[in-house]
Amino acid sequence: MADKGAYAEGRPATIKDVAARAEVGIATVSRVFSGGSVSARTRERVRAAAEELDYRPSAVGRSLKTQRTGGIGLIVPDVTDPFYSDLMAGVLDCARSLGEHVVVDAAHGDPEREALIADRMMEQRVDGIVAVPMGGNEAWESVLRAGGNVVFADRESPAGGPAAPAVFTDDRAGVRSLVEYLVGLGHRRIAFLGAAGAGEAVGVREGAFRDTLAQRKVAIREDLMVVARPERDSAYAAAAGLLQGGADVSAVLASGHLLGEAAVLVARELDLRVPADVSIAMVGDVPWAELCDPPLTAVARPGHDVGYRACELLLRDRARRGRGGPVLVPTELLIRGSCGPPRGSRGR
Amino acid sequence: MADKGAYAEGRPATIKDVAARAEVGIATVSRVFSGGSVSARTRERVRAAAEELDYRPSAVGRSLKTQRTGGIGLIVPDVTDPFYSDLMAGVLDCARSLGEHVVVDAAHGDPEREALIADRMMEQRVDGIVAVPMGGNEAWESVLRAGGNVVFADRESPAGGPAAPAVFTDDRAGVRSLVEYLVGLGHRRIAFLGAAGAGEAVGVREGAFRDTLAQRKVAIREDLMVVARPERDSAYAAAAGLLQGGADVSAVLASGHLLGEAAVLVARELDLRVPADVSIAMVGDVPWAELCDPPLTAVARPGHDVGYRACELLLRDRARRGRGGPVLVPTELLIRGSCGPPRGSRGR
DNA sequence: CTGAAAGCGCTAACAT
DNA sequence: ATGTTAGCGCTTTCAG
Repeated sequence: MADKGAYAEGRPATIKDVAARAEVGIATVSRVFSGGSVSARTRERVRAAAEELDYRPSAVGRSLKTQRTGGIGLIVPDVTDPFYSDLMAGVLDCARSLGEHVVVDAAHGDPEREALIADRMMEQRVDGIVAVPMGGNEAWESVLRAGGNVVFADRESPAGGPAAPAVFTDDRAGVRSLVEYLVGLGHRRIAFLGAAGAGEAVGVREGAFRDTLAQRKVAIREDLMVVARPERDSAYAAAAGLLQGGADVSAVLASGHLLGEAAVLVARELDLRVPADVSIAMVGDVPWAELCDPPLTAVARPGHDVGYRACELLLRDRARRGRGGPVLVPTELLIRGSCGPPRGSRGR
Repeated sequence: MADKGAYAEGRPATIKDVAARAEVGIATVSRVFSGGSVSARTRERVRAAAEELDYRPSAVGRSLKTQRTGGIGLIVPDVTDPFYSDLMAGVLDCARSLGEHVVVDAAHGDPEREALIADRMMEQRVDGIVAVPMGGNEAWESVLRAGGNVVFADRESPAGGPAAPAVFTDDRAGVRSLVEYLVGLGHRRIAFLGAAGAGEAVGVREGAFRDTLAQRKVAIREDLMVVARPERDSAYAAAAGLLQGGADVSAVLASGHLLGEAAVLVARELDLRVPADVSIAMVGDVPWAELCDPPLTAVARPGHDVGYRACELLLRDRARRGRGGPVLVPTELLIRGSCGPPRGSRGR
């Protein structure tokens, strides 16, 4: 076989191998693959050589030269959570449309781990990071100082730090609409089932809950405000404590899908009929909400949109960032069958 | 301010900037960050300089030199599907423990898109790829030829091609145990609700279904073998067709969680009691299966394990790859409340 | 239109 | 222990 270049199988082909095989300079090969002007004849020769060698231009070589990797980082607490899955899908969709790839990692609610991941992504020289931050901003300040551009998703930028842009759902409005719906149904003894540790996000929901109740002149029952740790067991225990206590609760607003699940399970075990004995509603829609019997009324938080817009903000609107404050994505109240008038009300 | 090196803010600091500021050679800086021998005093000076500059060693520079990126690619059909979410979490866990990062993308069942993604990952020079392949092996052959190492997950290596190692769940055994359970309960008119287009995987399930029935001397009713397209609507229509036709079906085995969902919904709409009027079971466990009323009996397919082991196979056991054939991860039959003896049976 | 050469940030000899 | 230097694969002037 004619030896056009000493390329030997095993290691991926480089631009040099292709150049040698096509008997052109490496600059020409580069032009062929990054769109320079090359004569049709030469271009064909190069393509053929590349094909035979299974050549793929090395993104690392290119990145070193161009100082851009064409990749972004995505940090979520947990990839198996339906909301974050949706968010991830949104980021992926947007990134694809802008020709970037995505490095994903899960921090599992550990600020230290989150910082490590962010650091690593910075070393990777991603063009930007979309993060659902759990930690405070100490870690993120360092990233920001180093010139990293980051957009926070699903949470407001931690106060105090050099604010990064943020995209999140309008949970305040979501909870408000839900509470108003419940109050409108006649409920006065509404329990709030929240989770601790989720940072600011839950504070917002509880705040909106209290505010709306106050606005509607409904007394806030502190004994019906319970907060669980973010684990399944704790959620279950909290729900049990609430519902077992005697039928003083006419409705429960679960501030997350794990809490909602706990409420449904406990109600079923206690043989409480939903919504005849107790109404249940939750923040965060999930696939099983429709499969429940009865289907669960919920405030849908469009994770896909949040992810998409965060990515867009990161990549496309780099210029006008920070302007106009954080991006609020609207939620939607999905009224299904799990809420009704409280027992003993005059009905409708 | 004393001008230790002409570093100017804005662009990320390089090894040179740090070297200048610490007044050492660049090799020394490199040693500090990649574990060479450096005197404690010097090491400290370098650390300090790096800190002030927010220096992070560039992975792209390093990768170019070492020919390893320390990253792997993961290609799934859909990141929002619970099974693939689990699989992803498994890959992430394993990758983390081995110090690699993960580039994720979703192919959405489009072989062309899948090929594009794989190609891009090869350009990225990932150290390997874990893929849930939808396309045939044409695309993958090119990847393999170029020296890429790939492990298939959740599907057998496409026949004919240069086989890559594969890790998947033992669906054959899973379906068999489910069918045997159903037959043991007394069912003779069992419907199979499958989905087309999912490649080999579904074929295996249908095959196991038929084989087990034959083995147990139960006649296979071709009119009860229905196959839907992988969309929600089609699944729903198929389930409706099956259950409406008259109560000739005593149990339905849904070959996937979308199908199971459809079956549950249809049964509810038709006011069929589960399991009194009809038993329902499905392949693939999902969170909502426990929340159903009654909770759904299902064959759990451990996505996390599949992902973890695939990643391990890719990264750790590179040596003994191919030996011993594909890795089978066991499934588990989760008996819950959705299956009972058929109507009109003598009961227990 | 094409080739030669510099250099992106880093590591690994090799020299001191 | 530390500095010098030669590339890794690529893009991009700058000549021709």
